[in-house]
Amino acid sequence: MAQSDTVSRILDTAEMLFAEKGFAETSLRTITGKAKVNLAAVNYHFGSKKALIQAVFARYLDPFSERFNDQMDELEARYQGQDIPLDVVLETLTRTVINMPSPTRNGLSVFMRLLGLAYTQAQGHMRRYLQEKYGAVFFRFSTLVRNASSDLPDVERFWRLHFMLGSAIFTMSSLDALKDIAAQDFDEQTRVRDVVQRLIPFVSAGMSAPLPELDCTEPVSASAHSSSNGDI
Amino acid sequence: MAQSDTVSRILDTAEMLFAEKGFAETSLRTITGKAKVNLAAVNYHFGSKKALIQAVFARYLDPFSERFNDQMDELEARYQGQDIPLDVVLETLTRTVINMPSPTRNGLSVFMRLLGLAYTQAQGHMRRYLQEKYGAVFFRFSTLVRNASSDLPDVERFWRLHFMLGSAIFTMSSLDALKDIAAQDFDEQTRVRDVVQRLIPFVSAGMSAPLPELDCTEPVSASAHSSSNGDI
DNA sequence: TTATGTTTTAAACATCCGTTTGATACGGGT
DNA sequence: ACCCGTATCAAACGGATGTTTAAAACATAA
Repeated sequence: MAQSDTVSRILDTAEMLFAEKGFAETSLRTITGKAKVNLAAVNYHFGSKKALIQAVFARYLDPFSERFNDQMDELEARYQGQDIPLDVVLETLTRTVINMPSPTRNGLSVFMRLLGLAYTQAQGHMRRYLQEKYGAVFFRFSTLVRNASSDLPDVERFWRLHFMLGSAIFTMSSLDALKDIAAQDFDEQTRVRDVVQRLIPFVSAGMSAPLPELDCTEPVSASAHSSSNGDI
Repeated sequence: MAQSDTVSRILDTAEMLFAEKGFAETSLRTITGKAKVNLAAVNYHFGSKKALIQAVFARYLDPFSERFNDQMDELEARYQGQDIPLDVVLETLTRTVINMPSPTRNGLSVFMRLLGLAYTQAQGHMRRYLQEKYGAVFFRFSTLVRNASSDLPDVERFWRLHFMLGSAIFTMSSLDALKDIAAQDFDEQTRVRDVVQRLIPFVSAGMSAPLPELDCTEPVSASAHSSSNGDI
């Protein structure tokens, strides 16, 4: 038995349940029950629940970050020195995502949902783990984005990058539900690649939008609300 | 004693802790401990933890939806019959958000984070509650958006509306973390209202981006990526 | 004051949680 | 055959959770 499939059964089930209900809301007993393995198997094979969560992510992100690195190599080789347009950078990212072979057959949707959860549910440990393990790839990508939008002020680009991320992750993580609604309201079945192809013009236009006028007044205004906790 | 401040002490503390750590991760004992009230007070005054969560939201969203409705009244009165530009619709929304007087002194930041959590952490009951109670306001807003972008195909607008939502909610739900990063990397402290004002041009430009060219090749299912060619 | 309804309190309840234990079964390698 | 490292299993552990109980404190009106 290769690696007694216990460990992959656990990973498959955990991934599904995590994506469905979140990390804290999914108990080891639920996972092992549905996976038909013994409760102790998780702690035996992974060490702890935290480690299991990280393993679920690693199974997706390890091959993804490797492929994405390769694609960026190829991209920079093709544009030897010349400026790489933002659309091309984004298209490279999305193509890598779309073509990712998924460990399970759940596909893109689960992967995106997990990514979203990682960002929103992660207290300390998960964020640190993702940062340490995949920070380099993200840094490389954001460097490409910087070079492709060198006219933008750094702060502005920082926020727009996250607006972009938000569009993508949020949409993809609810993709199944949204596809159902779209199919029902417009009786037109939408393929994942269609959504991605709709996404690119949207975020691309957003990235090159005119700069906002930030109002620099004190928060007085007639409405008399104060925002004076530490968080201005 | 008006309504023995026990209930508002609970609401204040719960709101703070929920925004900080999420719903499932915040126990009633932590809340009642920090609020210096008896543990049983929550179940006595609210009935259950779920009901407490809903009460925290209601304290924010009831006045908000009322104000937003008023603002939309005013808006439609101003543009009697004429088309309302998308920017104006969006600006109305964000102005209402920004000027919201907050029950506690925590300000916008907590409200945003709670909204983000509501979408990302809410399984069944919370989603249903929000839908039933505030669905009408959202429907009215999305009608304004439809009229303000009548040139867009319905399907396209559907997806772009969710891209927009994604940018906003995703950013909100990680807002504190992002503000910290921004402060560290650009040593410039960002106010919540600044983020909101940066968001408007981004999503506005995205909404009026050129239509994508959807490739209409036959719906190839998986395994199509063997060659990993790089045809841009 | 007594009576009545509301609020607070400490303690217990019943589950659920992640983790650990120690026994048992399995499967090559020598 | 034996041993030994790996894997599985039922059971229990210690702790935390949301909720309930029943008595006490309080406030208000008759």
